[in-house]
Amino acid sequence: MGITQRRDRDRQEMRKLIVDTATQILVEEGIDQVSIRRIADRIEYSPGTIYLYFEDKDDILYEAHLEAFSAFLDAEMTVAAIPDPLERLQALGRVYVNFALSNQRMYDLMFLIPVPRIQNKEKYDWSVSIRTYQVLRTIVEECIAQGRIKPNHPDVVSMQVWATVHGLASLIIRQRIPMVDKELVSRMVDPVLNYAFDALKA
Amino acid sequence: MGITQRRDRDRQEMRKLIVDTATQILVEEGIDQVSIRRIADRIEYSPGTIYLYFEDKDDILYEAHLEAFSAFLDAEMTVAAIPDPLERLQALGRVYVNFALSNQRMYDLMFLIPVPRIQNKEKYDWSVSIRTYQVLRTIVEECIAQGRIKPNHPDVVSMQVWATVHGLASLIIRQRIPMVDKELVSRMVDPVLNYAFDALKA
DNA sequence: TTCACTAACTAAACATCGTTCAGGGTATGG
DNA sequence: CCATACCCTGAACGATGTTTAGTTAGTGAA
Repeated sequence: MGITQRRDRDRQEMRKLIVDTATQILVEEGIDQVSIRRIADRIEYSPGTIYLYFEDKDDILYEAHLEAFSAFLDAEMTVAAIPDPLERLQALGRVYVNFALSNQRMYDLMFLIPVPRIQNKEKYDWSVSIRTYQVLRTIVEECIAQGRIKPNHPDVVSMQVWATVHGLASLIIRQRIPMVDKELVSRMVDPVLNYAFDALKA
Repeated sequence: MGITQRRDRDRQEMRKLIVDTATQILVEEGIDQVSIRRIADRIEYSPGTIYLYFEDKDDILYEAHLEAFSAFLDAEMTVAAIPDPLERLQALGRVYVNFALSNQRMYDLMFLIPVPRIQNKEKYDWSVSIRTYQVLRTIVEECIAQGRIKPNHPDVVSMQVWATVHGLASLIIRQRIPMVDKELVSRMVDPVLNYAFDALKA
């Protein structure tokens, strides 16, 4: 009976190999360079083989996007040790933008393209995105409870903070900020975040 | 000599027909349904013909994205009549999010996908994007001059406002807001904008 | 009118993509 | 030793963007 278990293990390893290879190509060359055939080439299997392990390409990207969220969750956790909630909130904002700008291709997969399998309400697992949002929301709640920021429904405040950091990161990644050169744009990040968080203070 | 002029006119009309058809397919069925062959089908020409009028597909999308910016500029202008600069700023924010959510496929082309031809620094014309940004920046300057909002470099404030509205719109369009159903999400828009603008007040 | 020239257009082809499928191995278990 | 799973491949299908050889039609001069 060890055999079916080994088969299961082999199967999981193969799935991981495929997802990791897809992620590798994604990070190195961008999302539109990720193709079934290129993944197959790298792992030295035929394209058809991949379909023995995944329904379709979307399925692979979905798995990759879950891993990306997991890595992002780790990044979020680095602020947990900061005692002051307002400082923690600001740190989270910086960590967010920093993650997005340091892992632009990953952030692309997570937030900029239509997320894989999102149409499939049955199959899409919201738990990771909920967990990342909860990190933010919990800090916001603490800030409100301690009267450190202007009070409002915690979801409203959380959305406002999230919109700001996501908006900033995505405008930069998509190069939608006019005139100023890249150097100048990245020098704007800190002042904008400072201004945004200052405004929230009670 | 009227002939070369007629040829020029015909050429421009054909270009417009192609761009309009592309835009039509984009709005009706989304950006990944826009293909050279489908445009050719609709206007009843062969695919090859399109290449007599445009370098490549990117060129067509680039032209369509310029038109989208022009429409967006018109929407922005509707707030010009509001006398109070702070009210005007808030109205602009609402117009922005409203435009994005009412024209999601257009907004996709303008801000969510990698903008066509953006790599080609030579060929990319920044003037429309600069103009749209200037509308925001001018209002922000006036607000600062009148001491209506917390003072800072006008570009910093403008970026913060822009990031908020763009972030909010793009998170909604990309369905990245967890748990809450669509109905609930759209009910969050106004409170979030109100909270964000309240925070800016001096 | 006739001839050459130019511009507009098409059909077919190429490479690439996601995906499917018939067939060939290979290990497993009786 | 054989049958039954399973793993894998190569070729194929339809779709994509793009290029090109070749046809058609309008223009301007002889």
